Amino acid sequence: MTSIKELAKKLDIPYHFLAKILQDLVYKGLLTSQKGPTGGFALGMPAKDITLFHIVEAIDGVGFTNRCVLGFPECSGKNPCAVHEQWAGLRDGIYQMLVGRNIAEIAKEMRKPEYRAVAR
Amino acid sequence: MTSIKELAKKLDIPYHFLAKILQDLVYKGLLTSQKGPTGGFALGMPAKDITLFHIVEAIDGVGFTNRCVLGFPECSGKNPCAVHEQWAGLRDGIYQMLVGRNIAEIAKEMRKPEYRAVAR
DNA sequence: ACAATTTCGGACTTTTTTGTCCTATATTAC
DNA sequence: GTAATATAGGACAAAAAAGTCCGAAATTGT
Repeated sequence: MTSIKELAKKLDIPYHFLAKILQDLVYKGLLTSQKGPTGGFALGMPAKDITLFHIVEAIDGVGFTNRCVLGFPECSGKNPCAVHEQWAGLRDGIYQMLVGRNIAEIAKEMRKPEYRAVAR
Repeated sequence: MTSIKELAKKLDIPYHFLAKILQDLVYKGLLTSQKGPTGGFALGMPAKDITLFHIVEAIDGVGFTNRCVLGFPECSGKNPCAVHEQWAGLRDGIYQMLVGRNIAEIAKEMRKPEYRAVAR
């Protein structure tokens, strides 16, 4: 459980700016929150269950999984655009990449000293 | 050689809106233009030499080819992020997809009746 | 040279996105 | 129950992006 105040200090970003982001992530289900003293935010699920896909879904949306990459509404298997099949493979690769990683793993990797040197 | 007026009518989009887009594409080198009567716009290179990559480059930029997909500035081969290698393969696949198609091919495919029914 | 036509480029407006702040509401400890 | 502390959510402000318009400059045909 972490408060906005605490996190804002650690990340060195504006309090209200962070507040809005966290509230949004609560709304999206990625976090839970509790009001009052000793309150704050926590992960909505165990870290090992939160994948990159969950995060992309919450932040950018996952329209890429079913929309034609060239933007043609009429593109489909029956009526494919010029890169329909090729994109299908790549899109699936991206999907696998996103669902195959969870933030517990990533957090572990990020603790390496190289990252801490540059990252905030 | 096509004028803004002519194209705006065919595409049924606002004249000034189209004008700005075309001017930008001239600036980016994808089109050439000529002023005065009989003037207008034409492709800056033969259609078979303009790839999807050229277009993506002009419209969205191609930062994806060398930026860490997770956004870590410190990510590199020596100090890879959690998906560095996996993304390298996918990114190359996307690159190949973009450079492997030119607009002459695509235009030909788009002439199929299925597309003309829905597309404008 | 002149009139007509076309792109050019900047000014301006509108819309969308991003960021800030304030009050209300919930929760805790005493 | 009260005081203190935390998030919730909407109002507001600022910034960025998208879209519109207009006068200037170039080119063409007569």
